[in-house]
Amino acid sequence: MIDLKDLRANPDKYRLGAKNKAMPADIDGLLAVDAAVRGAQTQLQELTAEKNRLSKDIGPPMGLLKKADGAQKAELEAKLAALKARPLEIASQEPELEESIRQLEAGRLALWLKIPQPADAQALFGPLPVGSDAEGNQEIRRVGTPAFDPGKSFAQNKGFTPKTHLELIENLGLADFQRGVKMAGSRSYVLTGLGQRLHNAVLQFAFNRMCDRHGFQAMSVPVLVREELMTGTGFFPAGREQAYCIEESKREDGGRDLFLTGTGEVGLMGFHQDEILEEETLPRRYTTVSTCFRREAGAAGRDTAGLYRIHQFDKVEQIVICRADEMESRDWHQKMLGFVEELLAALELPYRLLQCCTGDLGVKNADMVDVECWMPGRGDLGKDGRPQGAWGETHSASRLYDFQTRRLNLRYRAKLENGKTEVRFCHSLNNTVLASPRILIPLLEIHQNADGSVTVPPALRPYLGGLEVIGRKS
RNA sequence: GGAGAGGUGGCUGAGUGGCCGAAAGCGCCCGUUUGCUAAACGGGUAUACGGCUAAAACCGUAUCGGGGGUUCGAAUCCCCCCCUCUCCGCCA
Repeated sequence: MIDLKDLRANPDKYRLGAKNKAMPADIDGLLAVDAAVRGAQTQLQELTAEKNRLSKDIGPPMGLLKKADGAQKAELEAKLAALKARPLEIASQEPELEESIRQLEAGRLALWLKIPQPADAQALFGPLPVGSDAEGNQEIRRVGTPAFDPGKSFAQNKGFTPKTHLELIENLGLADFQRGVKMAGSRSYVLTGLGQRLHNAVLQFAFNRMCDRHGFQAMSVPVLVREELMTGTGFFPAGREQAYCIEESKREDGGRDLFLTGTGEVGLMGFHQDEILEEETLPRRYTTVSTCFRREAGAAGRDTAGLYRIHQFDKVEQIVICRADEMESRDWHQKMLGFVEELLAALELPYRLLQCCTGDLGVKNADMVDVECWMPGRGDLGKDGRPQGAWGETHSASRLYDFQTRRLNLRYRAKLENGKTEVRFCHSLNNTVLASPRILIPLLEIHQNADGSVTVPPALRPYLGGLEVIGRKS
């Protein structure tokens, strides 16, 4: 949610911001409704103030009336009636004004929630490119591993033609798609045997790393949450179509609808909703591993095979809540991305960094950097009828200023230089640490061997009972 | 599921119709004094929105779990909802 005061002062900033993000935003409509809301509020407040003022004079004669009798009583009653006349008149006018304010405010909120956070001009890696969609994203750098140079083909790197993760999974018995679909419909799967163990291993590895090396607090989160939290974290209203809804309100005993979260970010950020944190307790660094649910609406037909685009997966997520300091916030963005780069190096996966353009940022981000891993079994088919390999998104690091905390009403008490304190909205950031099973795609494809086996990166072996190779009898 | 109790400021806790945005204590901040790793004393210490401002000060409105009602006026009376706790039952 953007700052309305700032919108009033700098409407053009938000007009341009929405235009660059290619999002509809009715700035003029919002400003008009906002002016109407404030006008009506002022009118009501002035009336109420008058009523309150006059009401103070009624108390004393009311006290006298209780003791009075006869002519004195009649006199007091007449006096009180006169005193009450104007307050009564005002009280009769208030409900109508209140109702119109309610309606105006509802209209204002609906428009308000749709105004996107303008993208920063200066992003993590230089100027933030303006573009309408992911096509406009800019590659920052490619990072290989000692064993794999992403500048060369898989065959050049390893001397044989790679299998796709689907082929590897089938040969090695790591997942069962047919039965997954039987039970839960398209885009469903069951990890089996070492597939599930590898999945658990890589999640645990990533989670432990965030806690042990980077000082993040381990958390569990609810994945079934109320609508306010989906709105508060910025996923609604725009992303409503992407979330599964549990329609408890439709039951006979009429509960409240709940939504399955698409990321642990929702629960981690919601933890401090409506709180005022003490400045010395910041930054808050939280990590969780949670199951994520996504409808993938609008993705019909895309990435239908394999583990790439699925309705349910698990993700280790990191979030940071820090002071409202742009430099500190930018610094965390860099650090959080660094944690991922270290992790991918440990997993020996080649990746590249993408500076996302305005059109790819989503409603809440001021800056976003994606990480893509090289997936040899992905992409267009070559002359030999085999996939040529492609980059596939595995991580996304976002910086949000106070857009999210404003909606969550998440603030902190800032100590000012003059000794006073001021309550401010925190800044928030989030980044994937690791999402699986998607990460299994590059993990299997990159580390596959010519004989169809897959070497387990040494970092993961402790989580697999020391297993070094999947699919080769030792 | 049954029975009962309760939700007041950062915390504890008073307050049953106007003098209550709210006593008192604790905590925190500032100052004074005595001095030594602290005590005493004095003062200050919620949030949001709106108005007026260059910005403050200031003024107004709202907020005592949430919503509605009664009233000229509600922390206080009435109704509905939410949440917490205790005991019993049931179950992981």
